[in-house]
Amino acid sequence: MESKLKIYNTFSRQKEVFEPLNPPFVGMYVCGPTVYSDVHLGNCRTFMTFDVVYRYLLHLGYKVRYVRNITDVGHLESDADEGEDKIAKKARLEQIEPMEVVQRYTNGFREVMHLLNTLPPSIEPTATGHLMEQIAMVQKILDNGLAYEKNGSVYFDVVKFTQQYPHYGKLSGKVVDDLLQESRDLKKQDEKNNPADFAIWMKAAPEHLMHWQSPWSVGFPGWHLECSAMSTKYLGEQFDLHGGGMDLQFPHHENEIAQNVGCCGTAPVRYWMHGNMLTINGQKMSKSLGNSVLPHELFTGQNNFMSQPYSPMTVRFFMLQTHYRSTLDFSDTALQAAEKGFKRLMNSLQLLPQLPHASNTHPTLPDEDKMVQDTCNAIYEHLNDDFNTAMALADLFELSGKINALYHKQLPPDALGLDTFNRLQSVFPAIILDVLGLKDDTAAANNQLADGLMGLILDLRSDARAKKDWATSDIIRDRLKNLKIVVKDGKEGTTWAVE
RNA sequence: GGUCGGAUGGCCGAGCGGCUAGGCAGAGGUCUGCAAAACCUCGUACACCGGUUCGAUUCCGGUUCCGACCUCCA
Repeated sequence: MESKLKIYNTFSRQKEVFEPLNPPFVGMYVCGPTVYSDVHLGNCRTFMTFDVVYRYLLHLGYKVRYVRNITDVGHLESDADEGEDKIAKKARLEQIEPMEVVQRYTNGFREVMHLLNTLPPSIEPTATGHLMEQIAMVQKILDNGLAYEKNGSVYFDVVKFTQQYPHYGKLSGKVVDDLLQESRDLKKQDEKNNPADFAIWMKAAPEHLMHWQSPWSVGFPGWHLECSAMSTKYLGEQFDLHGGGMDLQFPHHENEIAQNVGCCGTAPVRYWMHGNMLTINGQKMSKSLGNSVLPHELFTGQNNFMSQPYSPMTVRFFMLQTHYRSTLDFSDTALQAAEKGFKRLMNSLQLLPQLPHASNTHPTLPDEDKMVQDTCNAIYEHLNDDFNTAMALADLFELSGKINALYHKQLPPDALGLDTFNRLQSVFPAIILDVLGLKDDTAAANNQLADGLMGLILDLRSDARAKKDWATSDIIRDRLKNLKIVVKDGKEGTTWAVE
């Protein structure tokens, strides 16, 4: 029977059957990047995780509105709501307009996302483009008595809020009393009634480059606010899915919930999903630790961690081999292994349309037939089990073996019944291309000229081989090898691939 | 210090109360002019100590180590 999609909900700490509020529509919000510097690989992992979520939901037939914001203001450099805005700081350092910073890194971000073959979101709203909505939300929270103004800044009153909404802290597993009794020596907390309170509007210091007029001061919105305002605007006061990296659970997402409840009285999100961190040498890869590798450094091989370049699709495949809720450690050897495995998968994908057609309705090898059917089912069961892409890939490799065996005549063409054969033809590419978002990104892929030239060369070589002219045949093979093209002789003729 | 999570074969990484993960590397075989590719077979791994159980890598308790969050990060 059809199994149902189950999603691990961070809020309840368990897998839950996914039931959208208004099927077939699904609202999905993912916290996007703060565009003050290049995206690093850890960011990419999160966005790739939710790209697969998005793709799978589409594959299942849902009409998904996928909103992923661009944070271009409000994200402060240091703790205690006191540091400089990250974008403003970058602008000051580089002596350019803040919006130039934003544009530059937004462009870079989109380029990397494109290389990694992630689908663009349905809406990609910016914080600066939604000042009105954010100011309105601040006002509403003030009206509801859950925030207070001090010297032109507005702070969310966590103490008061927790009295009305006992779930504060649940998402991130915090005990409210601990938060309230935070004894750490934070600088300049005097404006806040309580250290746990957080800014939703901040008065701009005179030297601040980014500021807007508001009822309270010329200033800028708090970091958490834009997600609340924009998710509400585009997905409604309550929506289905919200994703982000684990490190956003607290304080970002916890405060997002607080703002929504404080504004609209409703917990905004039905299913909270959090991707785990990427590590390198066992440590979290993060901008602040200075151990991050930029995507293009990985793609070009120009970095201190890897011995060779890795293509965007190799990286994508590598990441999908690990479940999104596990940490993933980046290493050179692991990537090398992934690169080979990925090529294997791509090779089968390429052979699939060339398989001899089975015209028989019934399989001559029922066990093989059943295995293919079972594995196709397993793919969906595994993806339905909280998007277990690692297991789905294992299933795909099982099918890959059958495809190769059929192609190389190690299984007879009529081994599978027609239904099974057709199912294999549709499921295998659909999962790889549509759901996992993988594609052959070698230089020769989809290059008609290369195909034509190689066809010519391999025909000449076949003639030589037919005449047992091994010298000519081997020269062709060796010269191609120097060009990193591998020639594979099989019973069905010769194929080639870029190394 | 508080909270939470993890420790799997040579490497990476799934998973589960008893039955094959998968990829990479390695061994043997089939095929092949040779090579490559492909296919078949193989290693019997689950940090340590107790407990529950007919049976635990999987559940419970403890120990050690590692990591994350608590403060900007996806």
